[in-house]
Amino acid sequence: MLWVKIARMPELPEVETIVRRYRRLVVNRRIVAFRSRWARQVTPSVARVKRAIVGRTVVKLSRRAKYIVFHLDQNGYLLVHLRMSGRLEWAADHATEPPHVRAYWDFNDGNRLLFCDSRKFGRIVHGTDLKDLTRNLGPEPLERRFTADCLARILAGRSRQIKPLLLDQSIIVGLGNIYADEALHRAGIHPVTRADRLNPRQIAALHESIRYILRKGIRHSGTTFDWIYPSGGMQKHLSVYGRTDEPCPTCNTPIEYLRVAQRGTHICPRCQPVDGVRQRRRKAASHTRKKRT
DNA sequence: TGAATTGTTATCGT
DNA sequence: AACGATAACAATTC
Repeated sequence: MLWVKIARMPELPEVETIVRRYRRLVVNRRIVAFRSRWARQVTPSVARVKRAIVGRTVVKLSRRAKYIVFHLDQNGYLLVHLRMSGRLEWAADHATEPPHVRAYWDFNDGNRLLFCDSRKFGRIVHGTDLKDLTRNLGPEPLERRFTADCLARILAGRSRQIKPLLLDQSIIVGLGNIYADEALHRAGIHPVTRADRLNPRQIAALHESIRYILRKGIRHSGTTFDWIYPSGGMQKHLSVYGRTDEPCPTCNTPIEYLRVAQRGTHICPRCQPVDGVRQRRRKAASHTRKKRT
């Protein structure tokens, strides 16, 4: 089902939702045990992470890009990246376990935080220097200081297609395939447009769209990522993602599916023309098109 | 069976 | 050198 498909790709709004949900559960709790059943996902090593975090208290839970960041009272930070299929679960009862548990943390209040990940793409990383751990990450699009001018500077002199640029976490963080498609649709920009060919009006629209769509995602608790606990509602508000052949909410033109830089991509061909110029006189254009075919 | 998914890394070309 | 494009890769599901 589409619903389940959508459920598997936490981007910024989903990670933010998770952080907000788990903050009150783990902050001020002491980690009394850590166990990994998939050593390859733990950096620098299971033994070293165990040594660094067991006995430590979580003093803060935050988000950086798509990472969940555990701030420890000593020994730095623990970062969890869910990648595609990762999930966190919270259990007081350790007898019944959800599927695909790859790692877990036991806290001093008797509760257990479980990291479930059917595809084993997720990562658990410990380090003492948060700056260093996140050195390859670009700016946070929802921070106040991320202005349209910042976006303009990022795009200036870049000849890459705008969509893969938006997905590049070293350029700007938080966007994945869903929200990149949605932001570009809202901004009326075709995903293959060269970044340095966007005019100031388009850059302003893209800046507004990125922030609008990410905030909307957070407001709806993300696009549903957990079909057992269906909290997220953003999937009901998507304009193009996963809606191939369905009518564009803006102009009713069928949504098209194409491949951009190896990624499945959804666009409205009328709202997002390749040349960047929106067509006017919608009815007339529609009439002409029908006549031609 | 192959396509799809994310983000990092390597590699090659300009 | 810096940038960009591309592919491989991790693993699994349908």
